[in-house]
Amino acid sequence: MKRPTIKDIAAAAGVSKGAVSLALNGRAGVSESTRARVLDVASALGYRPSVTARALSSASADAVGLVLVRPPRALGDEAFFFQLIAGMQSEMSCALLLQVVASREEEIALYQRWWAEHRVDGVFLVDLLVSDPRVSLMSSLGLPAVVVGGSGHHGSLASVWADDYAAMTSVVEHLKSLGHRRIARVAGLSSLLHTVRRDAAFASSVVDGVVVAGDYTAESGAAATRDLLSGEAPPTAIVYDNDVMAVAGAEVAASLGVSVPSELSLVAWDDSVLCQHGRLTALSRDTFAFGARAARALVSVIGGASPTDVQDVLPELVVRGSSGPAPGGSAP
Amino acid sequence: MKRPTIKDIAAAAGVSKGAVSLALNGRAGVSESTRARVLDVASALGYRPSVTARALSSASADAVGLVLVRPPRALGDEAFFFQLIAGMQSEMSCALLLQVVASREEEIALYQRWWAEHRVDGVFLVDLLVSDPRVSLMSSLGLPAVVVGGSGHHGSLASVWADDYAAMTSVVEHLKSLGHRRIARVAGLSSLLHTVRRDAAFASSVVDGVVVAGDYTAESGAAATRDLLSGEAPPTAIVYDNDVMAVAGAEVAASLGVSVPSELSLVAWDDSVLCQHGRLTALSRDTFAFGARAARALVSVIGGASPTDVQDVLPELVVRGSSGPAPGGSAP
DNA sequence: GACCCTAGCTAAACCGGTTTATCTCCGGCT
DNA sequence: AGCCGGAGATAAACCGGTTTAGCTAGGGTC
Repeated sequence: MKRPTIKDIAAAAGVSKGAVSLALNGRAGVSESTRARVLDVASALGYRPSVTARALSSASADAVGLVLVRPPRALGDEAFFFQLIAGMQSEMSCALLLQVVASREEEIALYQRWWAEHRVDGVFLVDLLVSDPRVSLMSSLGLPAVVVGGSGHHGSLASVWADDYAAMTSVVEHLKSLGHRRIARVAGLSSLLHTVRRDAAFASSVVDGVVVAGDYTAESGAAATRDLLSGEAPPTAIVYDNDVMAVAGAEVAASLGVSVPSELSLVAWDDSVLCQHGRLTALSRDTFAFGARAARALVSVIGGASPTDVQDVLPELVVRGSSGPAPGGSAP
Repeated sequence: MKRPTIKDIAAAAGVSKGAVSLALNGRAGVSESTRARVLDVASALGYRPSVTARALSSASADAVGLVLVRPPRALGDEAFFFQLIAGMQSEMSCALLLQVVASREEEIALYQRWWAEHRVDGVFLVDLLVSDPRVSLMSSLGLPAVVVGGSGHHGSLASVWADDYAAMTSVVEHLKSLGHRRIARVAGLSSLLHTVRRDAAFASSVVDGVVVAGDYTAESGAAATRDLLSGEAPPTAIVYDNDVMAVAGAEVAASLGVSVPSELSLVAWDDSVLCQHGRLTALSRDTFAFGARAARALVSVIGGASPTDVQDVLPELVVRGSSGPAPGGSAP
């Protein structure tokens, strides 16, 4: 089964290759009657232009790229990215090139390769680092890119972000209003920009806060929680940087006989089925819509628009059974 | 920043384009000294062949495709696919083109398009239907494909599958050995081949089984469970076709005051964090490894190997707190 | 020394598009 | 009538590779 090429269309319609190209792309240079004839022939033959050939003439690759740096097996639990990807797809007509790599170095090499190979028209940058080499790489390559989930403006790149600072503040305020004073935080990877932002917000709104580092796995969430609860002045509330660690923390609390929420309040960052079933109070954001917004931004940058920063709506705190008034204290 | 092309290499090395191509691809026709010189120049200039141009000369597209048919928002909860994708990536050096579409028609159109556009070297087919039009489409297009999670052999395509029949039988046997007789099943979409296989296995090993249709969502799992438990002869055990429905079912049971596992045993198909935290007995399979196996199969088919059927290891039943001896009865 | 063979390379065609230069009409204007 | 302009089409170059046909020089054979 041989697919028809532009040459076949030209022959069948009795015109030249060039005329066919002009006709199909709706450009001036052919008469309306010829255009109509060409379109007829093309659809009759089931013609589809080869992206490959088209990309060669320095046109578009009709694809965008996303690289995730993860230990491969850990990926499955991260509903966040799948939601994000689904949202991106909803706003893109082109395909998404997805690759999971194990290190930052590979990631950078991959971007360069995709660019050199003319494989993508643009890329999404996720998991932004504190001082991220990718930002300047993109500018130097001239590869359209959108920073997803950074913190505001990044070099000359477009950006779609949520205000982690304000979000963290709102969580802490909620806990404070419930009478909590000793609030702890189980943070995510400290190399990530949003972790730093949340740390800063946490530090500035909690007087006597404790921060324990985690890495988003259930194990680290459990370990951190155990440490916190076995200290001499255990916190009355813990804020986790993701859902997996929070759920693990809830289990540790249960196993230690610490009852939630009467003795301990728990809040998760990023809502999910996991939180819903664990009846965990969670900071919920519409990740799907977030992805869609990112895709729109990338599409417009690729289209030549000047990069803009789009701020996502503030995440909303969904209060469930895991948070309540501070124990013993006199709630205001 | 202009990337170097084969012409630049040729000029720098003082040879022709053709010679450079031969040298870089390790083919005969150039002397070893010339080859070495060309390679030196190429690496010095940071040369990377354009996949685009290469694909044009009817070589490979260096990418494989995967199309998922889902209502976009539903995707985030399906850890299964993310695991699968991660596993695939681990065994592929090429990129994965991923697209989520809403209907089977779009899916078929997309495969045809990718093929016509020379975009992929091969594709994965998931969610196989009872009589799936994609199977013959692939043969007629001549597009290398691997059926992932079908049931054995499919036309002339390679296949990587797990024995759902045997797996279901093993689950039922486990429940029977605990003394259960009235066993119910909350099935997945009846259009899917594996649902039919599981139905058949269930029907043949359970004497008085009830099957309720579900669609993998928490809502359908909850509704099905409510129906089952409010009947006149409620089952003592329920087997769910995925983790989300099972967890939802567990909640319904709790809300109805039916205690698990003393009054009701629950088993989920496909293990996940959700099951682990819900302490649900689950049929666990290594989805990551499954994806890796599928990728290997596709790579070899693309490489020209004749399609083979690879059977995955039998899923293993992980017994947790949600299953136990049948109530009242005399367990053997 | 004439002949042939082959290693090593170049030139050119080709893949399937886009784009530009060119060519040919045809109509309008002076 | 002569000139100009523009619409409509074509031929050809180009993108960056691969592949094939053809050329040349050198060595071996008789």
